[in-house]
Amino acid sequence: MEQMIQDASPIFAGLDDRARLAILSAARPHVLKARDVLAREGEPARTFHVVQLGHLKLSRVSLDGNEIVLRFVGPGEPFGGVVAVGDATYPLTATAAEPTRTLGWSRAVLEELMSAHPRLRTNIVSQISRHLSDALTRVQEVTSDRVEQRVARALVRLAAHGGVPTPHGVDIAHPVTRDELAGLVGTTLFTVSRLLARWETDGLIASRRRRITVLSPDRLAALAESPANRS
Amino acid sequence: MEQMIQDASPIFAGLDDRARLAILSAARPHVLKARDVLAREGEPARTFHVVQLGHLKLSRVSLDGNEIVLRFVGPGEPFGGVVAVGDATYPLTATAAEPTRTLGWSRAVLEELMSAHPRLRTNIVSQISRHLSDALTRVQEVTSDRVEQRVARALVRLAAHGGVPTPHGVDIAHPVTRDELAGLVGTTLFTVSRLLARWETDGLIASRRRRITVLSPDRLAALAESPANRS
DNA sequence: CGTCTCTTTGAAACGCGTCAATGGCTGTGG
DNA sequence: CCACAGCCATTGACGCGTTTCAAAGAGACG
Repeated sequence: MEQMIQDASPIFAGLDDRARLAILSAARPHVLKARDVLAREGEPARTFHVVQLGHLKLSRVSLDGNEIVLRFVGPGEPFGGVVAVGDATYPLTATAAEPTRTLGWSRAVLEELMSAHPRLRTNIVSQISRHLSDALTRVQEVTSDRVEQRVARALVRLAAHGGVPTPHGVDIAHPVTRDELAGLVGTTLFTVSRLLARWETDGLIASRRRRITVLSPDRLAALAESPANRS
Repeated sequence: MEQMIQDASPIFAGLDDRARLAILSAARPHVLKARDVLAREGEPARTFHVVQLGHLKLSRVSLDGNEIVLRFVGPGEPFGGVVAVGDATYPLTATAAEPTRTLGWSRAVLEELMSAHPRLRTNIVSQISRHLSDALTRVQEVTSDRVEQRVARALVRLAAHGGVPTPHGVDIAHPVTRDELAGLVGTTLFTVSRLLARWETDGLIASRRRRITVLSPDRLAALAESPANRS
């Protein structure tokens, strides 16, 4: 049953069951507690991972301690595609946002698997390319949108990407602090706190400590496109 | 002689002369006037290019007309690596910053060449991966550095990457407007103009219309690391 | 039950965008 | 060859969104 999760991974697109099985059986599982670091930016990239359970937070930390969050990686999603490229080091740091399990392939094993299943290489490279495009979009948004729009958009995306539907709205699947949300859009935790407070009184979202539920994705999406007419 | 330029291209790393010749002879030249558009963001990616002469400006334009510049591509450098990945569309727009010549390979031809010379594929993918890493750095810088630092860093990079040494300093190799510089670091042409004016009186740079010479890369680099102590 | 992490809220300062108006190159056409 | 028309650059004043700093409250975990 649990295997279903990995079968849905973009990494396995276009591969038949036999290939998937061969690839999966070559993996070594990794178990992480919340806040465990799976890989550190700049470190030699040795292992390619696919998340089985839980979430990884991908981030970069600058010298002055400022952390920017790039994205969260959930079940079925890969991390460490650079291993396939032959590049030497991870471009960012991966931390478990909650208790997390991954499947890992060493560089040598992965190389062998990619030779046997060329489509696997294609899929991984394709992911890298998509993330490049995403990063470009991020640069564009950070430089041309206001903080309010960016926070709204971040929430919409977090809800859409791995959100858990509930009777009232969509729960964001993993714990997120105000601070992380700030790092995700390039602002401070104070500004995020103020925005969320306002949106909560307006009924757009509900939030508990480290948990956020999006009640009205539509109205949030509207905010993401044009700043609020301050009421 | 001119072939030397392409021989130095990262695309040809690890390929012998025979392979290079085979690849080069399959190319079709493209000639662009200043401001000609080679490829548009979102357009189906059909052709992979290597610049022979001149410079391409890679940018994205948002709906409201705001342009962000990602980088400039000079002689020997590739554009359109996504063609190798099989992705459908260009992630950004390429415009000739000045009269420019490129060599182009169609998707089909490139696919064939990459099969014959696997190292070619590796090289292209490796470039994509490097650009991803660069883009992540950009995201980080835009969200945590001040405008002054970013402009200074942009100048240092433009000078280092394809700058032309002169008796007094380093000329930036291609025409850059204040507006483009603004798009490169995510600010307005006004702020850029003010900063350049100040740096010019301080003797850090010299500038003519659309041309900038970096006189003191060191002092600029210092500004990039910590904001100026306003004098 | 205490400690640590996460969150809230206020007040003040400031960087930078925005708007407006002017001035200087450049190359194109009469 | 000169003059006009664009394009590019400069400079000032103003306002606003955000950051910064400070202080205190609330939830979670051992």
